[in-house]
Amino acid sequence: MRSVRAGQTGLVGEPWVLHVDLDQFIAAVEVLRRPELAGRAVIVGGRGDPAERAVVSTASYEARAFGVGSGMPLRIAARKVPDAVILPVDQEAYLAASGEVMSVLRARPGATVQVLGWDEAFVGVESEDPESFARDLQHAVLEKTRLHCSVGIGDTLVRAKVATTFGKPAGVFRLTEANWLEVMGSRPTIELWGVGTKVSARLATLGITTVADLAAADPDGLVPEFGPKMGPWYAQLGRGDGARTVDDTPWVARGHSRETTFQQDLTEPGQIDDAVRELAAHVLADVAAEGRPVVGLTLKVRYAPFFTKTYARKIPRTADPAEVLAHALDLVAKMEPGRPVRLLGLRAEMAMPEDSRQGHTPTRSGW
DNA sequence: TCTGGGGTCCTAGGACCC
DNA sequence: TCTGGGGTCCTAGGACCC
Repeated sequence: MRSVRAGQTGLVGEPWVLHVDLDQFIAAVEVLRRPELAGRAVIVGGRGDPAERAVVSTASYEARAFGVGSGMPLRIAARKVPDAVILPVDQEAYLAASGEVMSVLRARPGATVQVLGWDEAFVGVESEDPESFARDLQHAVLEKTRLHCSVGIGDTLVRAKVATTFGKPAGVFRLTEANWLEVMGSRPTIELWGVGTKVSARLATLGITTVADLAAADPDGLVPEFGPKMGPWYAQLGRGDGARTVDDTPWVARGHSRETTFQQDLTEPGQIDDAVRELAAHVLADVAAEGRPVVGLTLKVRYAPFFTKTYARKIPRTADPAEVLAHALDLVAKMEPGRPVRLLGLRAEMAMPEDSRQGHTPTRSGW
């Protein structure tokens, strides 16, 4: 592992955390291979058929102007933008493009790269002029992949991540302890990375509505509402504090899952068994690719648009697909008989490698 | 208007043990 | 008859992210 710890003084300059985020990544990849789509409203989602149950993965800026955003049902999006180009999700293409971008980042001199997702990564670097480093990086990405990205610069991972928002599109923005409250203090807590609608509402009941409020909150005072870990974590988030280390330790998956939303709800018992067998085949293929045994299973069932139940079970560690399938079918027996099923999901939890560290996980843990 | 799919981690409560 | 206190494991559900 190589790592760069921001806030320490090094020989080649200060350590910095950069957060690199590709601009409208999926739509941009689609436009690259179909140049005639440039300037048009492009919506990517599901199998590209607005008549099906599916949602928007990404919308181009032209489509966003009509009020279309990710997570919106494809049907609604199509109604809002009648002449939009609607495309199916092509994961392989995005994965390939993502790989090219990450290679460019890793090739930057002195860079430590921590991948967060298809379209974003932290880059640790020691530099006297992080803005110049960021601009060079943007030029390199554009030259090699024809994709634009925005860069946030920070003295912690959280500040770098939040800074990127102010750099979009294709810009650079720096956020440190020095200007954190000036920039973020008066903004609502929901703008923080890791605070969503539920938590911001619960904070509001405590009289905490802005980032400055949260920054001033007593960490222990949040424990009764949010628990021993999350309470202090939110207070830290309000200050923009947290980890300063960009860590390129390879990520180790905890599990793999597959979900299917049915175009028509399933009602026959036989259909459900068949669906679970198919999910299990996909999940087992992903697990087998890692060569690690399965130690737990979770079956997720959506019986109605808003009613989801999960059935979980630890299983004796096994790498035998037939055994895993048998346990999965056991979980089916817990389901409510005769109730129409709209979605089924199966997740397999894998044994963690004995001798390895946990590896990096792209979550709040440790940040 | 009606909500995907792939992930991670945290919390609460019950079971069980000493 | 009534019922401590600490610990661990498991299951279910919640919240968030991309």
